[in-house]
Amino acid sequence: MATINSTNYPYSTDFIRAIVEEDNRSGKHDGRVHTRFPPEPNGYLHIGHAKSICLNFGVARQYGGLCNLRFDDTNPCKEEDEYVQSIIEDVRWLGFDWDDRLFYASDYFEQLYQWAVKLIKEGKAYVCDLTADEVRETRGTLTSPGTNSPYRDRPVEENLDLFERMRAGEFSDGSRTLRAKIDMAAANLNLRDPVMYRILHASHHRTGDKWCIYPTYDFTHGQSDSIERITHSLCTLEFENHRPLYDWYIQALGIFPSRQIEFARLNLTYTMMSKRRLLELVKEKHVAGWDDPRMPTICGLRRRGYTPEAVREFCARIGISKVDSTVDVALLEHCLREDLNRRAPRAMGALRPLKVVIDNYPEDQIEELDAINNPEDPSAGARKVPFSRELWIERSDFLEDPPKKYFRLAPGREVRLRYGYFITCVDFKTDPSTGKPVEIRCTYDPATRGGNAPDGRKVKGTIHWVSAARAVPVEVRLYDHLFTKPDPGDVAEGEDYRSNLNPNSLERLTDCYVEPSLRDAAPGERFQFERLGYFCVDPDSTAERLIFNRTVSLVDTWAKIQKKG
RNA sequence: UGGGGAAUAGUGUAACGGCAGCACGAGUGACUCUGGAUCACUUAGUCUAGGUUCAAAUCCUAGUUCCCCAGCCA
Repeated sequence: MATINSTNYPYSTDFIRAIVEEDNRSGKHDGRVHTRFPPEPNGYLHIGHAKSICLNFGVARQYGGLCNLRFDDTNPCKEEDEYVQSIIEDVRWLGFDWDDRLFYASDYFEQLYQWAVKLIKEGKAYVCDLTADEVRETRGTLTSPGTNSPYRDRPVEENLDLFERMRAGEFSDGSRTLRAKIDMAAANLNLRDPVMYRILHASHHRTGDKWCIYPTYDFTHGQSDSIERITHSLCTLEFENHRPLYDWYIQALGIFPSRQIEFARLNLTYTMMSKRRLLELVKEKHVAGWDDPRMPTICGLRRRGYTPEAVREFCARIGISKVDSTVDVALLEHCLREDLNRRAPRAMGALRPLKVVIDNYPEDQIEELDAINNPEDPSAGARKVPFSRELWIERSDFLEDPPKKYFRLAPGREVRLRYGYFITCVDFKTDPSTGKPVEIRCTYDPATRGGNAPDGRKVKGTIHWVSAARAVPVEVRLYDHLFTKPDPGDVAEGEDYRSNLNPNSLERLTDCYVEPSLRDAAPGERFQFERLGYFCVDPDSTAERLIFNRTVSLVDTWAKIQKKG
């Protein structure tokens, strides 16, 4: 049952691929596989959409089929071209392509209108003068049937005339609708004479003011799939109840039947995924924007430093099923580290710098030492890093009174400076007001140049460093989960997800130093800062001042040891 | 109290009447010029109760729990 997915790892086939394979075997569509990704352009794409994108484009690719990009733009009040553009950019960034098959449901408005007329003529649709409130009242409840609209049995000619005049703009918003004549007593509420058209005197992002009546999503989606001859229409679980309605329209119209298959949407721990709430986070300025690196949006992940490969690998690993589930965000981070470990060049930087002076190193000397760019990738080559008498190291790499198992610098201790020398701490100065160390005095062993001792002696610790003489001052932004709880919606009575916002999700460090090889790094470039994590250059950077986002930290075994006490 | 779905280690996902497996997480150890990476080992599961069968996660019956649906949103 193993198949090869887009990233060439074997995974077992999910239930949707099993259906596609069965259809191919039986010759249902002569082996043709055609899917589509159908976003509404009313917001930015997030990691949940990535799951759907990878599924739809992935299935098509895997079985030699096609996948369309189609905007389901049936609600002019919420949709904007800005969203269209961002969605196009994000799907491309994820690595998928739709050739010339970029469609819009609004392309089908005229056809949809003609189909509505056809249903009216066949007595299967009617113009209803009930208000929205009245429709609600007559719909019944979950347990009791609805009642027929008094306009249900309007003569065909009258319906035709009224519908035409709806289109012509003779009536005000909400004054009438076109409804399908199905069954007001149906147990499935979607079948209780659902609205097909509503009057909306609103400009549409593509059709402008051409229309003042708009088809509902339910009267559009299935037919759009049909027009595009989609074989497998993949969507999320909440549309399962709508499938009978789509099938009703398809059958009444006698058009190509796409098969809809529903799967569970993605939930992630410590993450909010609903578009509405993401919009709130942006509007209420809990984050800096849709592309804030803490957002689960595709543009947020991109700015954070995620790679499309990591996102695709994640989507391949979580699988597809119908079970409501919440994936551990640690899996996403694992996929990220796995990818970045392979490809990110290494560099050194001190985020919380502490001065080290090497007493026996010549005052004005600067040496160029050899450093490997990526131990996982020999083709990445090597670089020179300058070494001098004064250095910056990480504040956490020195402890005046080290606990057991602490391998780093401490009074009298010898450690290795990565690719540099062995140094021994001989003294340190503290800030009299805080008692914290501000300067470490060391001696170095000239024989250990490059990091090896000719006498074969070992040191337990290796720490990173930057030459103070050549350091580039930069800003670094550290990120943590946006929410403090695995389930952000887990709140006390009267509170909402906002009370679970993590006040420490962003930490800005403005006095960091990195090695000079990073001076000309471009926005979007990714690096591993040794022993610290993966970082990428933020687009807010200027020629004078680089800003790095921490994409994800390295696995920190020492932190775990400390935590256990 | 209606209809539609779903229940497998902490999490996600396989097994489609024939040895419950994989991944993440967690833990232990090895190795290491990143306390990174890598490697080895360990941990831990079929919602419940009956039934059919040589054999049940899988089939049957009854129950339990969870999710979705009462927009002129998608």
